[in-house]
Amino acid sequence: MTTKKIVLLDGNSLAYRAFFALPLLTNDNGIHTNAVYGFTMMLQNILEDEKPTHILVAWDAGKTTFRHKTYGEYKGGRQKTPPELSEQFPYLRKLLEAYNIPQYELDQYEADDIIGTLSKAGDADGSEIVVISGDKDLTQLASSHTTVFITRKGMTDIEKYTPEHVMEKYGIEPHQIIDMKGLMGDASDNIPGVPGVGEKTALKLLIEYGSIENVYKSLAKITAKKLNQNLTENEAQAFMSKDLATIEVNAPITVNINDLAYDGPDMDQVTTIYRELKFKTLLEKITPQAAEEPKEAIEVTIVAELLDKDLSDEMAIHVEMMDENYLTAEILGISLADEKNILFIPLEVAKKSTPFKNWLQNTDKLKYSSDSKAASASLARQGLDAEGFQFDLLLATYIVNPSTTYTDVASITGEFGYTEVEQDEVIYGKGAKKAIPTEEIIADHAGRKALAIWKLHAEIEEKLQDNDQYDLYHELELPLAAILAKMETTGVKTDRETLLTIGTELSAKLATLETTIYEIAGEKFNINSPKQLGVILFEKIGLTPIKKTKTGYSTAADVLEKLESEHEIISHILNYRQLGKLNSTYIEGLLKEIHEDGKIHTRFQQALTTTGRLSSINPNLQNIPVRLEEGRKIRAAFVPSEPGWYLFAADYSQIELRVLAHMSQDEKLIEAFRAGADIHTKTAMDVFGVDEDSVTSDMRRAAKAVNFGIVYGISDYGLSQNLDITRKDAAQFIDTYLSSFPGVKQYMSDIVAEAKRKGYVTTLMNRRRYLPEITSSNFNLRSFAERTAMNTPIQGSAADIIKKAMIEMANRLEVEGMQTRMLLQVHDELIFEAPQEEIEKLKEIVPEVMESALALDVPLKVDWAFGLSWYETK
DNA sequence: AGGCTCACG
DNA sequence: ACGTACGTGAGCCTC
Repeated sequence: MTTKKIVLLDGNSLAYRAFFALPLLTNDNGIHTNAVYGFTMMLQNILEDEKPTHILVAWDAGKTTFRHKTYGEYKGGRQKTPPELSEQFPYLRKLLEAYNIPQYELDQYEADDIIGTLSKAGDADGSEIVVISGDKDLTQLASSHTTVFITRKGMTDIEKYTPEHVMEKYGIEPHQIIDMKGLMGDASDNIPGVPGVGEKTALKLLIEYGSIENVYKSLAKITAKKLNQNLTENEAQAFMSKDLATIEVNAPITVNINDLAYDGPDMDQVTTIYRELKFKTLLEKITPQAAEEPKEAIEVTIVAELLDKDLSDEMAIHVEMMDENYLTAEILGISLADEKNILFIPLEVAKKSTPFKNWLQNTDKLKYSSDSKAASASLARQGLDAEGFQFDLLLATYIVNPSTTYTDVASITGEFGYTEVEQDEVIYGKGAKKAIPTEEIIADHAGRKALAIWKLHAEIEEKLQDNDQYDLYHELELPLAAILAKMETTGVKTDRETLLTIGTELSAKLATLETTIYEIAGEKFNINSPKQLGVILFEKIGLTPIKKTKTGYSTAADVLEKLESEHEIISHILNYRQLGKLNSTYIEGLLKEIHEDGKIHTRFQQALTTTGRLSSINPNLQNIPVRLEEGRKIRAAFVPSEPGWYLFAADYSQIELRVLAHMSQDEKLIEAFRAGADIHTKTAMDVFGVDEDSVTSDMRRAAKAVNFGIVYGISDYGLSQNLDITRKDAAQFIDTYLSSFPGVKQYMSDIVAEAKRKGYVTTLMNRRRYLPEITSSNFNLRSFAERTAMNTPIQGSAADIIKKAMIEMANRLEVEGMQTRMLLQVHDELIFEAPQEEIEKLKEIVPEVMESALALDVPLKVDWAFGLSWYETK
């Protein structure tokens, strides 16, 4: 007969070990995975190294065990299992099922006892046994047939306890481990032992006397007075402790060795779970075939001439480019896919093909795209008008979970377990090695992308339906993508001369400031280096550092402002910083971004922020200076692109606080907005308990800060920093505010509770953000998630509203047959360019459309202005 | 590549 | 006891 190789794992102990050994990993679905990950890594190694014929994972069953009858305090004082770990147990169980690994638990017994009983049985029939745990107590089971593996620091680092190793390490036999525990106790299990006896003393006694029983028989020989006294006084406790530490090897288990036979995992199930948990490295490890296997060959037809019959009513479409900036990148070709065909259309063929152009602009021909905004904007540059986008992979997956960071087709589809698309890097190379491959390779790559979209769209659309987010996706984000593509393509005319003039002035001022600063400092240094500046200010000049950063002294503006009265250099540095920022980011930065058409074409990222806002890149036109006059002048460079035209800007007044009023249903807040009150003044009246005429500008400023704080998810610390007051005063402020606006107070606690219950929060249009850390036992992580729970519905709903307004505004301009063009969105503001004769109409329709975008229980209010540059729209 | 700083809503 | 206000992007410095 062949010898069995039996592996017995202590499930709870290993899960705990993994949990505390690894950082608290969270996957995109908000599930903590570190314990499952560590456990699985360890398991995988064991399966490979030990090749067991039989295997079992034993679990502790419930709270009480037979040991509690002996000693009620057994395992007392233990921290409650962190929720981040508890939530992982179901996944562990599922994973083990997929591995076809039997699991067993027994009421009133611990995993140790199950393992002990089975190892004894296995020992008896001569099998080779490996016991694996994170708990050294189990080393008592080591024998000629049984090796005990104890995990060290990481999960894969293992210490193997044979009887020889136990002897070598402790100088005792495995069966004496319980005597050792009896004497020294075990804090983690709350086993008392004998006071004053630690590992050293316990081992000394055991090496000399062999067992607790013999220690007590020889008590007279123990001359150390204190030790003798402790032993004498705690005899019963010592025996009880030994008893508690003794693993039961005759537990009434209902499994036998034969039940543990192991035939290997169900790879399909394992793969599914790995995917669900996003275990990338493990996926590759267990399915090296899948990772390394050449992709399944596909047949892509490179078309020389496109015919009507090639183009069907529904097709996936992907515009292949090598660079991510689709506003400047060269189009390498267009791929199409449906049930029957995969086509690759070289750009020149596409541009000449009437059937293709007709199909492309036909809204009845439904297009399933990877990124419809990139597709339509890039095609528009080639004079190709694309309409009828029915699916957008990027947007759809963003709506399902805005926290996901993937933006490329290979990664996104990979998340759905589809691995037939190569990473762009593999095809094009990176860095200096980046190069255009052959047309065949491009066609294959682009074809795979189209095919992936074709195969996956239904599954993703179903997710959107399940989440009740299909409308948000299909009626809001998808139409918005087309509008944004137009805005990006249109661009904003930017006057180079204006920027250059401001730049020259700035450079002169900077040069003067630089000289002054060097003179005062007594040496030249890099003012832009926080490190060098820190040395000058806090070491050479000897100013008192107020705040530290990870790497040294903080020299941030709020710190320097506090030091302004201490030394004349500070104001010059602040000034230098401010002007330097304007010069490098806004003058030099923007000049580099002006295209040949004299315009700046930003790109709006529609699938990036976690709240639903847009972001703007290359360059960012959402952070052009406005607060300080010197910076605001930059806005004079943004001008209409046609002679006789104007820029028209409209912004929502207090949209976030209005959203808060609506969502919280706070009566006073609603009433204030309905009455058209100045909300910060009104807040000041309530918080300070004064009438309107008595509100000072400082009171209003403080009230404004509180209102901002409320929107951000208030914290006393944050408010105290902002207002430069004590935390106590800030807390008092918040308290007063929340008693004044009880509806807001209720809303804030409700939304946090809801986030805890559901794991996510939603906006007015059902945008969703998952907040897994809201149940964290880590104060910082949890607090952050709580503030996010308060902020995201507000910021996100405001984003929903302006997005809807943009769609309705675009429609309205079209219906009215106007020439006005939408250019920019800056979170609560829309900027248009318009011929002079349309301005009157805009004054009417822009507020009308924006204010009625979504009906709230408070009115929305829009302010507008127009002028010959962005600077003048104030 | 990551940290710091600072521009915006 | 914990030590941050929410959401972004870009330039510069440092390693």
